[in-house]
Amino acid sequence: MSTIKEIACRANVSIATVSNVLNNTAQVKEETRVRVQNAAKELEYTPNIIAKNLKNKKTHTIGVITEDITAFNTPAIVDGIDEFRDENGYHFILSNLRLVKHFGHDFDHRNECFNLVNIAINTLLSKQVEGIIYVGHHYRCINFVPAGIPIPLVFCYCFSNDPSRPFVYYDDEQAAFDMTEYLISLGHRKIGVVAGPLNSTHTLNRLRGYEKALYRNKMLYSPDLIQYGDWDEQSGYECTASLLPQGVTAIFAMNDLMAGGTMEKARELNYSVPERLSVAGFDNRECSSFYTPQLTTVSVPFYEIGRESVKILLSLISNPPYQPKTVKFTCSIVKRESTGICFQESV
Amino acid sequence: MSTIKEIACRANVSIATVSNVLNNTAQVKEETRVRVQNAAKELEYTPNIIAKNLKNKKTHTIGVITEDITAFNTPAIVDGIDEFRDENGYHFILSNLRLVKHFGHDFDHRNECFNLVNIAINTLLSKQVEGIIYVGHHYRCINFVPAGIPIPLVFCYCFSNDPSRPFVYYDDEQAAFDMTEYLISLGHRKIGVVAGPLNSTHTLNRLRGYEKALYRNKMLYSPDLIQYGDWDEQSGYECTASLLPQGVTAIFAMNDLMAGGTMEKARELNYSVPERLSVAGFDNRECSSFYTPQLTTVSVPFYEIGRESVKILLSLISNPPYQPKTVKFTCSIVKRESTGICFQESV
DNA sequence: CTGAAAGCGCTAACAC
DNA sequence: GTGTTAGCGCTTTCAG
Repeated sequence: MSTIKEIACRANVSIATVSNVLNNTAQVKEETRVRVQNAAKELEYTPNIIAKNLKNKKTHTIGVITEDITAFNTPAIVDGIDEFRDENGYHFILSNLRLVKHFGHDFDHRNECFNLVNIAINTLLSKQVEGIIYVGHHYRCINFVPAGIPIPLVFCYCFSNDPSRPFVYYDDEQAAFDMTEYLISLGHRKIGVVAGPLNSTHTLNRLRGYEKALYRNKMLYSPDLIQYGDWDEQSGYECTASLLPQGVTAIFAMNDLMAGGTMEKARELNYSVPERLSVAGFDNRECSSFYTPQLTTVSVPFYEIGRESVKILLSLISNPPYQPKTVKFTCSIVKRESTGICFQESV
Repeated sequence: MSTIKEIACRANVSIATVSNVLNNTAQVKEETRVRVQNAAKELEYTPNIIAKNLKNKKTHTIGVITEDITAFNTPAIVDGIDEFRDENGYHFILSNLRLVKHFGHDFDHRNECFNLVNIAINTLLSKQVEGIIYVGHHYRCINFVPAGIPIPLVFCYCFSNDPSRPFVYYDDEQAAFDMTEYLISLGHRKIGVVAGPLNSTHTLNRLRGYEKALYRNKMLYSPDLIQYGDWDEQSGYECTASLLPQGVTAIFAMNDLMAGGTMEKARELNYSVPERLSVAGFDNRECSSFYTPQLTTVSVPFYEIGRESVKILLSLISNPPYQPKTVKFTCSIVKRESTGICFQESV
């Protein structure tokens, strides 16, 4: 790796002139400019960003902490972050906590989390990042991020117990409301729900959306129609077993995996979908379009959530003080084959 | 952000002593050591890795170029890379080319690719990485990586037209051979193939494995039993339409998505799976375990491929000259419900 | 238009 | 044990 010093030597100029040529920071006589550029080319000069950053006391770099890069939502979020930071001339450093690998799926409320995050943040600070985005594995309150971080921090797909921290998320309640209203608009009057576990913020918010849609349409709410699974296909299958005998004509599963379980149970019991049973999922995971019939589901704008997070972060970086700013995205309903008009009287 | 200078000031020592205390690089009197440590704590000192790296002329950092972080294979590979580099005290910088976003799925052989990769590599070199891993979106020869990169470079899930570059991949041929033999062991004598496109290395290698398995078992090879799709579910569906009338009792689809199409067509034509038709896929994508019946498929060790890539890279970094080293992983067959014993005479 | 020199935060000889 | 100093590669006054 050659340096500007070597270029200066070869071109018979001072290092200041080399710097000026390379960065276009001052008028340089055409002839010397060419001489410097040639020397640089001949020496295959690559600038040393490290040195540049040290001198400038500025890295134009943000840190991105992901709880788990293999989570289904995270790559798309990172992609959105990546695009926007690129468009704005920023660099980024990824710090992947691998929380699931470390602690399994029940990784919250743990001291180890605090330690891991603490190390990640300190490393990022050491690398002189100018801001941090914390990307959650799922939407919930993060309470193990240390306070007093001296640079802006935006929570993405999660939020903080510190209300001054901005966060970007999507409207679970609205999405569930929309999906429920859609099912109602198809004529369904008895809509079962395969929910996630009750300790999940997703579950709570989606449930609320479901309830509001019923209320808005003057439909009675029966708690028996809510069955709680654990996000896995098998649990969708089991929940559906208790739902079908109750005479539901539609089932709203809170993720696509459980919706798969619902469809399997329906198939097993000869409830044809969507003729006799409409099924809707959530997340628009890749598999949802490969189910038979293709699954109606909720599409979450991961990519946009990522983009917006950097957007806020960069504005915070260039424009403190840190006013909290929260952005909520709206999901869209992806209508496919698994939902249809209700032809039966509900029992 | 405080510096060692400020600590030195507050603790009434020289910066050298501070450095020595902080890095444990020399004997320091207990009393001064404590004084320095307290000062550091009080000032919330965070070391500046940038400055450290500049001085040390060493970053302990590798660069990871991904063609597309949202590709289904990439997050797991990155996870493997991340774990191993962490275990060995290295840092990493991710450079995501977003090739699919930029150019669509037909992104090979393009000058733009060369430019993009060139920029990515130069940026990584600017950041003084000590080695680079190039993670492919799918397995093939990468011919747009510039030559003459002055640091080690390992190809991961792909290989280079430059034979001196080490690469890590998995044995497509063996996997297809194993799967075919498995189907044969179940009694199948007429095994259709839903292949990928012919210009794909994956297709060619898997086809070869299939052919070898037939040969080894003294079974005739009929080209009519190979139908070429494009990796999408729909194409699996269509290929299967031409396969079933030929009396196949098993179909080996070269990815899980097309296998989904196969199962759909089978369902449509009342070929029950696996009783009347065995179906196998490839990739062990998440969805494969949610199909009904659950799909027998090939599991690719992405995580291990990632780990091995860094392993090679780090050994190259600490131990030049750069002997090429190539590692091939073996896949495993995941036996699920979609394959079973053949009860019929093949037509 | 060009060059000399200071200094970013840190490490590592080398003195004392 | 502790301090002084040079210097990593670069930018940026400030003189000339």
